[in-house]
Amino acid sequence: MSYEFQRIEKKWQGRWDSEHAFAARNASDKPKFYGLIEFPYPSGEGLHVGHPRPFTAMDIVTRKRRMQGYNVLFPIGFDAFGLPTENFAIKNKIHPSVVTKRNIATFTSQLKMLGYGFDWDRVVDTTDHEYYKWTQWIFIQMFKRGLAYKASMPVNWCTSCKCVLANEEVVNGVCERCGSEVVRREKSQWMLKITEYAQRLLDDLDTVDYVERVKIQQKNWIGRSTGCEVDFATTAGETLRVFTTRPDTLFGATYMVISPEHAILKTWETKLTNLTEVQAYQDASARKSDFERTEMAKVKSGVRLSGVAAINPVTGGEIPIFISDYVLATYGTGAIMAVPGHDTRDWEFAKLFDLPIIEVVAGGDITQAAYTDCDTGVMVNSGFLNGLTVADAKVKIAEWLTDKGLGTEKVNFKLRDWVFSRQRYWGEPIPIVHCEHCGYVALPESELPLLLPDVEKYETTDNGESPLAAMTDWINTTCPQCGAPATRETDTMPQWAGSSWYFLRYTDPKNADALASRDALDYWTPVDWYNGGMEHTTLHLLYSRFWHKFLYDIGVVPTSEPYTKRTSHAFILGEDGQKMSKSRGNVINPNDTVAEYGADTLRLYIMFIGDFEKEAPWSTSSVKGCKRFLDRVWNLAETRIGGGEGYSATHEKAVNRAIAKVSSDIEEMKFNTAIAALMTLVNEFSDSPPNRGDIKALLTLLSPFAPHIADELWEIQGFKGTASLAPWLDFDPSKLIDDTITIAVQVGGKLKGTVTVPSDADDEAVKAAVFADSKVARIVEGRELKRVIVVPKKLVNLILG
RNA sequence: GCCGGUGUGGCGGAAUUGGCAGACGCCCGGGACUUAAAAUCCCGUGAGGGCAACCUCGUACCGGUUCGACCCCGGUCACCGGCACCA
Repeated sequence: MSYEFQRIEKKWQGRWDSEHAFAARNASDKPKFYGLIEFPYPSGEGLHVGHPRPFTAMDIVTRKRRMQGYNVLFPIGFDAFGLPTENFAIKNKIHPSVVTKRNIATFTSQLKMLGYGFDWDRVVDTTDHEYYKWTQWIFIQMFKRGLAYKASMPVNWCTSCKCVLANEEVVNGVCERCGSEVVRREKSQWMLKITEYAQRLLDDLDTVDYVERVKIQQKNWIGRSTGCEVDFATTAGETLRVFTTRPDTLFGATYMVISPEHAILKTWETKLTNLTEVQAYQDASARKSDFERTEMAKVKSGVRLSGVAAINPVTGGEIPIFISDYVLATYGTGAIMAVPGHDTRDWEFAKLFDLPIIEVVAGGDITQAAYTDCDTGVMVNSGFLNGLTVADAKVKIAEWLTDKGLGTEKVNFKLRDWVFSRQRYWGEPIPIVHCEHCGYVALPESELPLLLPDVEKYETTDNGESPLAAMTDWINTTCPQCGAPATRETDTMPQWAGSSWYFLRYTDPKNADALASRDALDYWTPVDWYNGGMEHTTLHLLYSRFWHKFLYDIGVVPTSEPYTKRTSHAFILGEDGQKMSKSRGNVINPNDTVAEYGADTLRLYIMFIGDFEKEAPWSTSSVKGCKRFLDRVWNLAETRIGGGEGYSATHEKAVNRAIAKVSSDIEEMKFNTAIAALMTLVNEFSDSPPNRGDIKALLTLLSPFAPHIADELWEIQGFKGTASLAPWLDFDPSKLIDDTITIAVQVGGKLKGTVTVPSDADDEAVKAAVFADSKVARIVEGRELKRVIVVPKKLVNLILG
């Protein structure tokens, strides 16, 4: 019999809603648990089948915590600023806020349709001015402390979106959103000084419980390297400073390379005898997009500076200087000492320009390739470093450089400051005005929120200015400091702004005086468990850690890390094993699955599909298996079973085993095996009818996974309260032990059969049972028994001669 | 190139971390019920061989350690994700 999921699911969703069944309390005697999912971007397409995987996972975890007696905060909100909405608005001539409201309504009904135990009283919307008031407030605090600054710099410019992108938004040289070409363009931008937090963002990874691959990815992204800055004298008079992680190889530095953007080139204009050639190379580099620069990476190019040379500080020899775009202006000092013997790139370049290659660490064959993996090598051709190991040479040369005033030890990071301006309409206005006398001035906090004005057109202007730039009456204002005429900043913030602190707002979402009260923050933060996608590891996750540390530094939040624990899910693929996409036509709409099988089935299937951390293809026929399982549960409990609420003697062990398995599997996010354990239990119940207590246990364990059917059957059975809020179960370890156990019997490591012995049998008794077995007797007969290995409760291995 | 991960039946995936490989589910085959079908229930289902009890092989590939290896070690291949001239 198929159960009436439509009626049941609607009934319970209505009841949970009207009773605010899962609302969190800001004060409670219970221990708190704050479970968080990444709030969705409310796109026009509605909920994607990718959403329910992490949502259901955390719903299961938080439902279990609630049943375990925690005061649980499991909130939901919408990250609603952003390009797709704006593009839709432009195309359809509808205000983005209208589009956003509509999309949020769709998402809300879909999320409710799936039965999530969110606290619907705490919904946050990043485009609500009561919310973005505080996003702006945080920006002003950063500005006041010098962490937000304006800089003219080459930025990534999307030719289609007509918009500046953060480095993180450029993927393989194209725009992450639209796939169009990204070129480099000089522009004045608001920047956030995330680099000032680089070391702390790295160090504090040791204090949090993140899955290892997230930590590794963040570490790589931050990219700390230690080395020295070394000053090279030049024949022109100026010194040229380089950064190197291999100061030990200084004797092997046979030339230098500076980036085409290096400032010293301007100084040397009169001294260069091949200035036109140099400038031609500079121009060519400037015109290249990042994509072209990386595409051409395989082939080195460059120009030797004529008329100027550098002096190697240890050898005293003159070495040539080149410009080449394989040296980046934005890392280190924008200049390097080239050691072709021990650096692959330098080796290639030296071969191309026929430059000397000197071996300074013995062990490789530098005529064939650069010898880079040489930590164990010994220094040669290196004067006072000869005979030292690489490690010792690094120490000695650093001392020598410091002593001579030629260099210092230095740490560099790959992490760059965060480009925080977008030339777009649908984002938080940056609350800054520009005054001719005072420069950039922050709005007084009393003037927040700075509302996004209504404009006629949402398109970026042709010269790449925000649509706000056309609003002269909005732009023109007075300086809050001196009262002189001033103009507003017309750029808006990137989408990452609102999502960098939303989890704080959930603790106190309606507070008008602060982003959240200190009491609420003290009580709820840090987030105990945050699950999200790997794709946010180097963007959202790092940004929000940065903002949180800043807020901690200015005394707003009580902890320096926002999230205690971070786990990550993988995507669900289409039935064809490919990534789901509209163009492939393999997208599964959760609405369809819910309509046909019900929300409980969808939840169950999505968790049963496979390892939570691995991608798994959708399978419509497997969905049916989960529906069948729920039908069988229904059939077991659709009429009230009489009797007491203890477990039956028949099922006592099975029930205890299921409690143990489901409890631990949820903690480890092994939802697939937890569900398998529930299926096994139901199979046993089908073989031999369960009593009232057995059913109660089943419904309790099922409740986090399939809450609607669990609550309905709970009510039919007349148990107290609801399954959703029933106490979680403990198991009795003594009930997990069987009276007899099956021991595997191996001969020479190969399985030959099994014997059954009492579970408390000692080794001798087990051996006796093995030798009493007729089959074993037959095999062993007439052969010498050399050794018997007994693994308690597992197996016996007989080694024959 | 560098960093991380994965490789197990026809399919999704299990395996208490060195101890009975394939739990659970899907698909498929057979049977019951039905006028029939669907649904449901029962049986079977890694491959090969044998009438049978049973035997042999089997966790990407090659080798090693071990009484015993999906698991540990060395090497190879394939796929996925991230970074990508970061000096």
